[in-house]
Amino acid sequence: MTQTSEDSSGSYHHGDLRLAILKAACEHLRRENAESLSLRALARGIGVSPTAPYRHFDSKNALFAGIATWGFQILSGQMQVLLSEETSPMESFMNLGRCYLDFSREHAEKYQLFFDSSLFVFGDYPRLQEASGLCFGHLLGVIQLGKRYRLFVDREEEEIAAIVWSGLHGVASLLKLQHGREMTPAHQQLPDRPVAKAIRFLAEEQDQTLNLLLRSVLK
Amino acid sequence: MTQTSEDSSGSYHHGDLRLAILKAACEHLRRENAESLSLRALARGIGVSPTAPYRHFDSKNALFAGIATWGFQILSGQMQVLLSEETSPMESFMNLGRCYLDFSREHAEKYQLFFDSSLFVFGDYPRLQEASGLCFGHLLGVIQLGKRYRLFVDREEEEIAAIVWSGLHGVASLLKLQHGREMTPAHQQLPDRPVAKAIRFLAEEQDQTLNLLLRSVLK
DNA sequence: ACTAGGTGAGAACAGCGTTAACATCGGATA
DNA sequence: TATCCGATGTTAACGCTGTTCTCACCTAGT
Repeated sequence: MTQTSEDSSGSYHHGDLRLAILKAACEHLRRENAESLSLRALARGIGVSPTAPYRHFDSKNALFAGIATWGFQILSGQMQVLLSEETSPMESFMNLGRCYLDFSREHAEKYQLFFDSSLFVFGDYPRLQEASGLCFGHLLGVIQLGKRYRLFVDREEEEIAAIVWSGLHGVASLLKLQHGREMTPAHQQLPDRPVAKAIRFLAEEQDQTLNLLLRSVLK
Repeated sequence: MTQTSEDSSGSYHHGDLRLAILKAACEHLRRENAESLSLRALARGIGVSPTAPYRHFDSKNALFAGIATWGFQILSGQMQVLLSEETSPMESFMNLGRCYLDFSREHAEKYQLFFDSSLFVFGDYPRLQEASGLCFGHLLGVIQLGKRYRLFVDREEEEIAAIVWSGLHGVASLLKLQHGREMTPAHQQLPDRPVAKAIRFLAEEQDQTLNLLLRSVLK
């Protein structure tokens, strides 16, 4: 870990191949789909041997789990920054909501793995569970704070957090769905018009969406 | 299309290979993940040549899109049955919500494809868009009905439908997440306890969850 | 009876994930 | 400083996969 230099001219060891693989994989996921991601192609792009990635990830599925873990760590960090600011409980909640939705778009390729149980088994990766638990903890913390101010409905904090979390994820999912439609040339089908209108509301009126979401748990 | 018999003893043509592939693929997805699904293995299991599926699906991705389309058609049918019953707008909404969540569990392998943009491009399959538009139309219809009874918040129907739809999907996603955890042997991690509690609430108190969801759009 | 088209079989190709055995480096120890 | 060990990268090899192409078969309509 002496050299962190970018150029790998003639050096046998890469420097930080693990990170390079994670980045390359994310770049691929941002343009293509998970199905077409290939460890060998990744290695080829980075300039290492086809099986070098196996020194850092036990399998292709483990790579996906690694990306998800990385994503949760980034999100957790962004949440922590927001929570360190001195704002009202309500503002803190809104900030966290925006942060979550922003992350789901800016790191769409990582976020999509958070809930994609088809690519890896969540329980097989303790670091992943740890990182996701940290994110949920931040949300729970804000709700516990709000509860002390009697902002929320009379329910246990975990229940409120569950509703909020699922609501946020639902919105994030539909936003991604719209994005997938925008990418395609044929996205002005007639029977689709109401769907498109609905999703556009979620996207363009993000704060109103968050407010509606809050209504479900506010006193 | 003369014979629909199950046995394929000695007959050159299968009878309804397309449906057989869809069923076999769903069975696989229910136990394994999408990554490990193989057209060749599917064909092997059914007892046809490795490339026979290509007469019915242009590619592996097209098969996934076909499963999703099938799912939307089933869900749409179930919704239509419920809507033909004479119930109050509120009951109709709750019925639709339960129907959606039930479908997401009983047809988890199909439902997971509804929002999985990594396996196929939504816009490439008009039948898929048509079927999904029909489902959204049912939800929109119930909300339009409720609006006439002044049940909902003062917003356009599509916006309300969007919030409800995303909320339902969010809950369904977290339920699947729990299911994924139950399947694994190591699911009693310490930092995970609040997460598990939150998700269990969504699963076991489904009607309370739906009620909370409704709060966000009710007048 | 004949033909056209839908359906399945079989061979072939490049690429993939994964494993095993081997090479090379860098940092800790003596 | 010399040495050695573990981490990291390489190469060869295996079986399997998605996909395409050509050919075989079977059914329906004339």
